[in-house]
Parts: sequence; C-alpha cells; structure tokens
Amino acid sequence: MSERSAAQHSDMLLFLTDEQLRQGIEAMFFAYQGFTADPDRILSEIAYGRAHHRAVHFINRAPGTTVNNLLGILGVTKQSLNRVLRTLIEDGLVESKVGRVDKRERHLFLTDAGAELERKLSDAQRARMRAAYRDAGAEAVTGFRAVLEAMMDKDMRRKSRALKESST
Amino acid sequence: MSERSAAQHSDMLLFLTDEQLRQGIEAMFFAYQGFTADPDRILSEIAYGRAHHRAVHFINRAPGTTVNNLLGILGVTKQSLNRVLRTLIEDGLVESKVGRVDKRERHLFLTDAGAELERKLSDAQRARMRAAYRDAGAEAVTGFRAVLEAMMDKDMRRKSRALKESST
DNA sequence: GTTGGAAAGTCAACAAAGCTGACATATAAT
DNA sequence: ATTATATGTCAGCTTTGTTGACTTTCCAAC
Repeated sequence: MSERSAAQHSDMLLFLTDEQLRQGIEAMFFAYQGFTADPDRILSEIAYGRAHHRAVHFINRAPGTTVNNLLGILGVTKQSLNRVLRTLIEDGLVESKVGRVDKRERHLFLTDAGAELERKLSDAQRARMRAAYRDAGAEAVTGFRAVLEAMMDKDMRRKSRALKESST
Repeated sequence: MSERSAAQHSDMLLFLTDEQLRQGIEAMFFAYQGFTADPDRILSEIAYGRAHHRAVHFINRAPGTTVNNLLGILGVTKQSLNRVLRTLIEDGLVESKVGRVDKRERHLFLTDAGAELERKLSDAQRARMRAAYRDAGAEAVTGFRAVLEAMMDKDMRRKSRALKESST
C-alpha cells in the first residue's frame, strides 16, 4: 500500500474513530432533546405527556389502526398504551370503533379535536425539523436519513418503511 | 424562471415537504429506540436505567465536573440527578470530592468500577453507531451530524461543542 | 466583622409512564 | 366444544422526572 493510499484510507475511516462515534452519540442525545422540546412545551400546558403525543401521531398517520398494531409500533406494553388511550378517548380526542370483520379488534381514529391537537404538535415539531433541514441542506438530509435507517432495529426499520409506503 | 430551473428548484425543496418532514420525525423516533436499545439491555441486568448511563457517560467525558455543570448538560433538575448520583456513589461507581476552592461544589469522578461500566455501555452503543456509520458511508455521516447540530437548542449546541473541544 | 442573599447540594413527597402478572370478555379458529 | 387471539382492566412496582423545604458555604454590602 503506498503512502498516499494509506492516507486516503485513514481519511475515509476517520469518521469511525471512537472519538467521532462518541461525538455522534452525544449529538444524538442533544438533538433528541431539541426534537421533543417544542411538543413537550405544548403538551405540558394541557397535562399530557410524550406518550400521548406518540399515540396521536401514529393514529393520525395510520387511521383505523388496531391497538395491537399501535403496540408494535410504539414498543410498549398494552397496559401502558391503554392508560394513555383511555384518557385520550375520555377526553374526546380519539375514537375507538369495533372492527367489522373481526369484532375483537378496535380501530382507532382521531376525532376533529384530536386531529387539531395532532396538527398543533406536529406543526411545532415539523417547524424545527424544517429549519434543521434547511440549515443543513438537501444532501445532508439524505445522509441524515441514511444513518438513522441504519441505526434502527430490523423490525423497526420494517415498520418505518410500511408507514412510508402507506402514505403515498 | 425556465422550466428546467423550476424543476430543479422543486427538486431541491422536495425534502422540505410535510411528508418528508414527517418521515424524518418518524425516523428519528425509531432510530432513537435503536440508539438506546443495547445499553438499556445491559442496564436492566444490573438494575440501572438510562439516567445512570447518561450520568456515567458525561462524568467520563468531563472528569471532575461539578454537579451543577452536569445538570446543565443533562437538562434535568438537581433533585433528579442527585438520586441517580447517590446510588452511583453508594455502589462505588462514582466518587464525589468536595471542591478545594469552593467547598460548596462537588467534583465527580468515575472509580475503576465506574469506568468499567462506562466502557461496557459505550462499547455497545458505539458498536451500533459504528455499524450505522459504515452502512451509510462517510458522506452520509457528515450530513447526519449537520442535521443533528441544526436540530439542537442553541445552548445545547454550545454544550455539545464545548465537550468536543475539551477532548482534543 | 456581621449579616443577608445567592449558590450548591440534599431530603421528602408526588406524578408520569414504563413494567409484570393475573384475570375477564368477546370473538375467531380449529 | 375447545383453544387461541385481541382487547381491556386491576393491582403493584420501578425509573425518572417534578416542586418545595432545608442546610451548608460563599461572597459582598454594610
């Protein structure tokens, strides 16, 4: 291996040094704080938490989804989800309809009020995401998405893709 | 504006559509699950949680840091951090030394056992990050980092940079 | 030099949201 | 008929966040 190609080689792998990886880990941590900060502010005003946000987000994204399906996406237990869902239904933000083909299933929908909350939360979150995307540029966004995809667990990647495809 | 440049223009801005932004938001959510999955598994075996991981991580990163400084980095209340710190000190993973110049301050250090846990956790997390970086490639990593930076709150970006510089 | 406020840290009590386990009900599948 | 699945619920526990009250220490104004 010539000196030149050795240098290129180490250049190419510089981003895999422990220090670079540590910085990536910290960036992920700090960025996630920012990512949730705006919705969290809105939620705290109405005595809801992040768990409510997640439920509302994915019900909006896949209207009519079943409880079981939502469980898989969120990666929590049914007891935990149920508590959140119960308050959302009581407060008239989510509607639960018995399945027509399989009556054991409950299909979840946002009410108008639920859709309004979803919009408010996701407007705030998208605004930050949009600003970040714009600052970083289109190419950076492609890279961002590629790394995030590669960081997911395999089954989460599947779920993420299923959601993307369902919304085309 | 010619048709061609109009097309280019809309191409360039395609990544700012609501649908693209939503996908970015979901990717961030799913990726964060993966990001924390491996350390979480290790932590659950020893009856610790994510909060312990974060404390140990940043004490390792900035040995001798004060409680107050750590508070700012983690973005939690001092009472919340104190509980975690107390168990870590009791279990002999962290050492708290009264400040010499200002005796109100406590300076935090990892013991050997603490450093060992930190290594175990961060090895697992870095392995995933390394795999993601390798899959996505060096260019993607640059983009990834740029978007994350842009997504942080301003003061978090400052703290993140301070940490990076301190470790050179 | 004393004192009064600010800063750092600790203790207590509470809340959100995760978890396990046990059990009920309705429906579907065999 | 029996068994399996989807959902909901109760009880109780854990982690990790919160606020409020308190101690110790420092510093600056008087």
